[in-house]
Amino acid sequence: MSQQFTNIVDDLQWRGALSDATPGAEDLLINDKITCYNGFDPTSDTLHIGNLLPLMCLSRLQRYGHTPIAILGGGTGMIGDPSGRTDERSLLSIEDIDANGEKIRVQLEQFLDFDAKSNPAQLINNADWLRSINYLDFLRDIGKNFTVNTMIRRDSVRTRMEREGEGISYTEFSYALLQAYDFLMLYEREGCNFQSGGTDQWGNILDGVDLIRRKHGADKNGLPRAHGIVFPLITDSKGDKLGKSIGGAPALDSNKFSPYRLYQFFFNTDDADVIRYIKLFTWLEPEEVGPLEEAVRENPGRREAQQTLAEQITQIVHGQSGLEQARRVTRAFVRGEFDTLSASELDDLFEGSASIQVEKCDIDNRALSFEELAVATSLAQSFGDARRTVQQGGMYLNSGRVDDPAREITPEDLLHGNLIVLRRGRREHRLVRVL
RNA sequence: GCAGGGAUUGGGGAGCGGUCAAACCCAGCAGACUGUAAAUCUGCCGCCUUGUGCUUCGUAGGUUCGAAUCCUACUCCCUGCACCA
Repeated sequence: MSQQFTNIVDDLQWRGALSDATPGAEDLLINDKITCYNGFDPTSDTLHIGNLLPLMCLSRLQRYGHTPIAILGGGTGMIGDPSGRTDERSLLSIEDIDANGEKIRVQLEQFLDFDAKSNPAQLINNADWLRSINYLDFLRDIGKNFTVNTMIRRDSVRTRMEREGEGISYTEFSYALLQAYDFLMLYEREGCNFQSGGTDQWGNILDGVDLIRRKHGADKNGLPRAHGIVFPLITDSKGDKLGKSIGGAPALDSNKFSPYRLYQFFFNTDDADVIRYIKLFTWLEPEEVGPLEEAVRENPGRREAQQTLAEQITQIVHGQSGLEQARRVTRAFVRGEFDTLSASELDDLFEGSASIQVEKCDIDNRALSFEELAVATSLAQSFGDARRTVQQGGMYLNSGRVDDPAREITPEDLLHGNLIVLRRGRREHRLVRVL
């Protein structure tokens, strides 16, 4: 990488990615090689854009020569972090959590270099130690170091305790101890002396820092041996959590949220947010961001910054092929001309995105209507929905607008003999394969 | 525990025996406009085989020709009071 910044602290600060750090943390980040871990929640089988910032920061750390560790919360995931939750979680089964962990591992590899020579990233499942914990030992060795007085003062705990009739289970109450224990284990086993996380993790991180100090004392300068850095909570200019507007954070799994959709998601970033996002989520440096900033100001309609942001992120998350795919779909989408694409392009285009298969004989017999297909592809929620949308001129078959919901699908509608593209509005697409 | 109040279609919130698939607002969806934006405007916004159709108004029964609307029981929530401390 070009060395515009002399150290990672300047880098992170310029990006607005550093919200807080323990005293002495910055000095170590600049002058030493540290090992930093960040936890990832295995309660879902995919990471989402809310994980983008931690992932990028771990990746940046690695580029500056530090060693990143991604922790799969396979153990803590069985408990659930009360932070930011107003209700008690339901517990996942061990099998579910392990299966989710496997999928997340693949996604992590997109961001971290597990084969680096001097500072390879590591992926560790905290189930390795948490699931074999002996309760009595844990209470003696770890529990002794925490006072309930402090714990119940935590906002996350207090808000739950004040909710009458809801309460917080002992299980979740114990969460903070487990996360602190994680840090201690990683410190002892891997020499891991940093933990990163969102600001909501600040309290949990400090618990770990304190625990390590109690167990291992301070260093020779009287400073803590372990440190924490936290990232800001990312909200858009309206104050909404990133991704909230579309309901549920977009997943990094291309089957759940296609590269094209990810591209579109960021392409549609508000002018007021786009530069901030570029700094946080891409590798672009000041010399590249400056002109974009000016472009937003001088010529917002061209949306250069948005395009750059979308391309960079899609590239990072889904690789070059993912980006190519997103670009191709975008082109087709802008023109609405799917019949101009080749079979292989279409095929490739919709790879990983929602598609269904129908029998060739159904087409030949004209047994399928447009509305049936729209519902079958979940492009419409119901027949009524399909008809309404058709009436409003919002449904398209291949490149043309549909005016009759009951319109039969005929062999002439097939692109390249076996494909049909359905579209709703301007951006919802479905591919139908005919067998 | 006692006394009141309440649970309505994604959220908020009308309705209080038929004219209710249920006002209105928000969200959502489509169309126009536009910068694939925002704002605005228009339409839609339970389901279907579009019909004196079907399923919805906390749950289960009941009264009625007819109930979201009345009665009973149950569940949950809120507000006072008491109990506990």
